[in-house]
Amino acid sequence: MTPGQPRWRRRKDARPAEIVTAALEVFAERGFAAARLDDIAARAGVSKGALYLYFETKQELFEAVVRDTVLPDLDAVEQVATNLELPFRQLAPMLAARLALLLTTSSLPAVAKMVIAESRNFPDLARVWHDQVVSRALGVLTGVVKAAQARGEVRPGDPRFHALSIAGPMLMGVLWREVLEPVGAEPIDLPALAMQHVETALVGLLTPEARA
Amino acid sequence: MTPGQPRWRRRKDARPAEIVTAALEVFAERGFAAARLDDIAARAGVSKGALYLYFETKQELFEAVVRDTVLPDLDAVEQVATNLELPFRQLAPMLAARLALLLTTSSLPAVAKMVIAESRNFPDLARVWHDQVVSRALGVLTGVVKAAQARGEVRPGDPRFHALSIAGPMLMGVLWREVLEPVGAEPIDLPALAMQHVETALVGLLTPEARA
Amino acid sequence: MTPGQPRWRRRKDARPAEIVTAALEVFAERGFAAARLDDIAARAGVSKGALYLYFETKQELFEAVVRDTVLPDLDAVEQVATNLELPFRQLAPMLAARLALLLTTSSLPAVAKMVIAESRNFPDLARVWHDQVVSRALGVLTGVVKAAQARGEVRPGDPRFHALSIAGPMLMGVLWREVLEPVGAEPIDLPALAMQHVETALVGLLTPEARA
Amino acid sequence: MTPGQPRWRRRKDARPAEIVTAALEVFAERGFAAARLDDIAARAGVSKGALYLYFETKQELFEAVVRDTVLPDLDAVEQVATNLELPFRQLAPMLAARLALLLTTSSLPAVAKMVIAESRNFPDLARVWHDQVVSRALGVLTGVVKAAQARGEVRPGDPRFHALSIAGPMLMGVLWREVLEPVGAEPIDLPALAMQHVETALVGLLTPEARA
DNA sequence: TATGAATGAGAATTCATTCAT
DNA sequence: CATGAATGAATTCTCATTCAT
Repeated sequence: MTPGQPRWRRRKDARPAEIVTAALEVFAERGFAAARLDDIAARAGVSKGALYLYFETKQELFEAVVRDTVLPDLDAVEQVATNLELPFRQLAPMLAARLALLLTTSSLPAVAKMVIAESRNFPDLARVWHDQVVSRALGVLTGVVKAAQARGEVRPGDPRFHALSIAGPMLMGVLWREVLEPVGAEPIDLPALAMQHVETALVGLLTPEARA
Repeated sequence: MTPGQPRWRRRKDARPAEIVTAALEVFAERGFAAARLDDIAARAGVSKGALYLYFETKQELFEAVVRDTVLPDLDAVEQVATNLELPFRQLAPMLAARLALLLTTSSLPAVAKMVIAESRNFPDLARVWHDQVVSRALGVLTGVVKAAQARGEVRPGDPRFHALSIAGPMLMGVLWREVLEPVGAEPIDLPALAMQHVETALVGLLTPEARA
Repeated sequence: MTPGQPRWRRRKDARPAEIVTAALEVFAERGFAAARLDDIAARAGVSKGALYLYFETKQELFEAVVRDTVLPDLDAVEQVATNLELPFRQLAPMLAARLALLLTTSSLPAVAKMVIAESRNFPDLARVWHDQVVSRALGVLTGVVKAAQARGEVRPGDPRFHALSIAGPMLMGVLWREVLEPVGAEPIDLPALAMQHVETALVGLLTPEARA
Repeated sequence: MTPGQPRWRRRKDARPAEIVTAALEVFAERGFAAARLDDIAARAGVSKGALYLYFETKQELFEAVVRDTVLPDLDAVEQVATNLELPFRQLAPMLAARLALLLTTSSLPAVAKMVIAESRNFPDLARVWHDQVVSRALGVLTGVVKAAQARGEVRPGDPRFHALSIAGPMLMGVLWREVLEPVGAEPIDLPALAMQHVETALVGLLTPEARA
């Protein structure tokens, strides 16, 4: 112990973030209503009362969790689509790989689950999720597709649907991971799925002979 | 109280189904923990106590909702894959159309949302959902893909991943509908998405010229 | 089956008594508040609604149980004290034997337990119990003692206390039976206790040498 | 609300005992099932929720009441039998006096009533009562009797029955007090009963002439 | 009479929120 | 700032009582 430099002082600024981290875990596990502030406080290593020094209500804490957790990942979401100049043939696998990485390393899947569960109870959050995450990510993808269509590299069709054709299976894989693997379902190798799927999306399932 | 209108009638046989229907609505809207039995009873047109004539606890009611709602759709899930003899080129759009129909007309999406939300609190239900619905549907698709691969109509690759490549975007569309449309997101035309996507999955996004 | 003589007809008059019998069991086991009319009805072999054809409320049924159960034993209580002409030395063992018999064969102990438990909630019943059972039985005993004192056979002293000296241990034995034996206490042989005790009460515990 | 009077104070240490005291009163009055936690909380001067800070369930509170109430009296129970060296002729009245004192000043009678009432619903408590109170007290008395028999001061016979011969009437008197006096029965002077009875138990009811 | 489905007031229990320390 | 005892509104669950059949 260094006198005059108590160790806990250092934590002061970190408290809110620690609480949000703990809250994310508990909310993701139990859902908003079933999560108990007692548990969150315990997991954050603070007293129940301390939560109220940083967040006015349980609801505000929940909203902070969604917003704060999503925030640092937004840059990554945007970064998914750089090197737009590459031919779609090369660009698409890169996008897929980055998306797979993002989905396996960030907390986005946990938040997604929470948003799916509570969209009716917290429409504001669903809106944030839509505007800041889904719309943005889909927008980037859609833009890439549109550009490729303009260059004649991608077949015509609603570019938003095309974007869903690319991203959909990976998102399914993420939900599989969150929901079904914990109860015993056979695990899915997300990067492998991403790679096989993007190739399928590019050239199709059919063999040349089967195309008619 | 309207005189001449009995406070209640004997509905022993119909009651459980009515209650389950009402409960599905409320659980899907609010989630398990936030759903109030008062609301369920009111929506079912019975008293709170009547719920307990048919279901021992709130939890048991919730489980009954998931099981009973999923049950009648299981046949439809299996029916999705008939006419297995058709060439994959013709079969795939039919499967997609049927899947899109199932997802837009059944209660499966609502149940899916509930299962996603409560998988940690009710692992048994997640298991039921996996075994009875997801595994079964994916199994049918995977089987179809495998057969087509054996006939040389579909490119090699993990048939389970191929199945996810086909079904994933439609499931995303369903979640979009359940979660984001109610808070103002631009609606998705699910059958149109299904049609465009299945074509994409069959022949790929790339134009002939862009293939290298 | 004798046509025209349906078997159940015979039961009509017996119903109230059957219900009271069933109710006595359940009330004695669970206590008034914890006893469920469902259980009583089931044990009586009737529907719950049928109880209300004979008794207006749960409380009234409880009161009927106490009154009706006590009633047929009252004669027996009085009979305990006949042959008042015998010398106390011979009379007392007879009284004790009769009392022991009454306490081991009647439902009085079960009712006693109920009255003890619910005296605050049902003061009327405690009063009935006091007036019809305790007072009467004690009165008979007290009278016998008084007469014997008048004849110089019994030492002076409050005859009511003397009566308690005689009856007390037997009543304790009954409670022991009701309360402690069911949870594993060593059983008490009530008639044996009665016999040894009455002798003790007559001649005392001390040996002649120990008297001083 | 009186301004300046805090709604509550920290009483962590004192609270459990205060609650148990209040609970004893209410349970003794109403019985376990009919006692309302609202009433207990009000009588303890705390909120309903506060009960749950110290006791997990109503049942646990009830058990704590029985255990905690009995505990401080156990020493007194053992103390009843000291001076074992005295001749039984002198010892017995002392024991009786002490027993009478214990029964009139402790909460044992109230607990006894509760145990009698709930022995079927809470067999564990009946067992505690038997092992810690009844068995112990009766054991002490039985030991004293046995010793006196060995010294030739007390007539032969089952010493446990002899112990009941001594204690029974006093216990009856206690129940009389608890159950019948509140509904108007003529009060019993317990110490007087104890004194007269112990003399009776020592030398018997019969006058010398009436002994045959 | 008899049934048992239905009711609804009541009670135990939980937990977000407050606030004396 | 931090704590955690205390609160009390809200919710699940029970069960005596009613009443259509």
